[in-house]
Amino acid sequence: MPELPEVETVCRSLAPFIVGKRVSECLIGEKKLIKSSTAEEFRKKIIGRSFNNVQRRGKYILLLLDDGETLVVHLRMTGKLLISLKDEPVNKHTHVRFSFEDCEQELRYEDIRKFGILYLGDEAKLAQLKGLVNLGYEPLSEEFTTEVLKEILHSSNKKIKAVLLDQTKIAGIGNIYADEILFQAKIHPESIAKNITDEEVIKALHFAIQDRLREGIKYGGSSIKDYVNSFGEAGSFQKLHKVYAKAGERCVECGGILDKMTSAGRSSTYCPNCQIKY
DNA sequence: AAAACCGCCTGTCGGC
DNA sequence: TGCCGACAGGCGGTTT
Repeated sequence: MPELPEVETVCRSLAPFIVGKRVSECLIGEKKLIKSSTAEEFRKKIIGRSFNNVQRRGKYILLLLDDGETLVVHLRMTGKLLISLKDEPVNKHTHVRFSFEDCEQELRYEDIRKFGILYLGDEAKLAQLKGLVNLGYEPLSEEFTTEVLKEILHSSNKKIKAVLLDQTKIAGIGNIYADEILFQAKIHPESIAKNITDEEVIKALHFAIQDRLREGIKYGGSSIKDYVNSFGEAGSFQKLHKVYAKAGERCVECGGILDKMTSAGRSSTYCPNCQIKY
């Protein structure tokens, strides 16, 4: 499900609730989701800790604790972090529950497909979480300049779609935003990254990356099937999608028919007329 | 080096 | 209505 804008929206909705709360109990129904230790060790470690801060890195949610350790959550495809009343009935996809001192609400981790992960540890422990430590540039940070993007493109023989999805180069872009970004930048998904050398095209791609991600955040993310923020509210950016899941429909720019192909192992929808192959 | 493929899971949708 | 395969916001591992 969630890409950078959705994860950012979850973090923003979660932070005002969770910061300052102290964990009084942690019930783990699906032990395999805990990747840093056994479920019982995880439970013992988290009870008594309180949350100091909420951060996002790529698609990872970082919940900073008062002892210097961090609870890392990755939602993968169908994970959700939900603030629920304690007496709200759980469902069969509720796998982890955190309750807090003096609080009638609890935090639940739900996940239909159970691909998500929860990981608890200090700095040294987090260094073992390869997906997290190997993340590339934050696309909305100051460090991610047009020059940086130019260098990323120049040094890659891969297709541009694969490069955008490569979390070790740029962190947080997934299949929806990759398609929307490439449409906005008028670049064909199978273009070879290093062939994109025109300064104006690189500039357009850099703008499209930041613009689509920022708009995604502005509209609370894209809710295709499962995605909701921690209050259970859907986003609305899916209404503004121009290509994702729209194969066979008309291009909003040229009126041609949008095409679909498998590229870099993922489905890609694009306009064969507007998007140029480099 | 890159890409294809598979596995991890469950649910949904379209075709027959 | 039911069965069956294809496919889905991710990602890590293996094979080609």
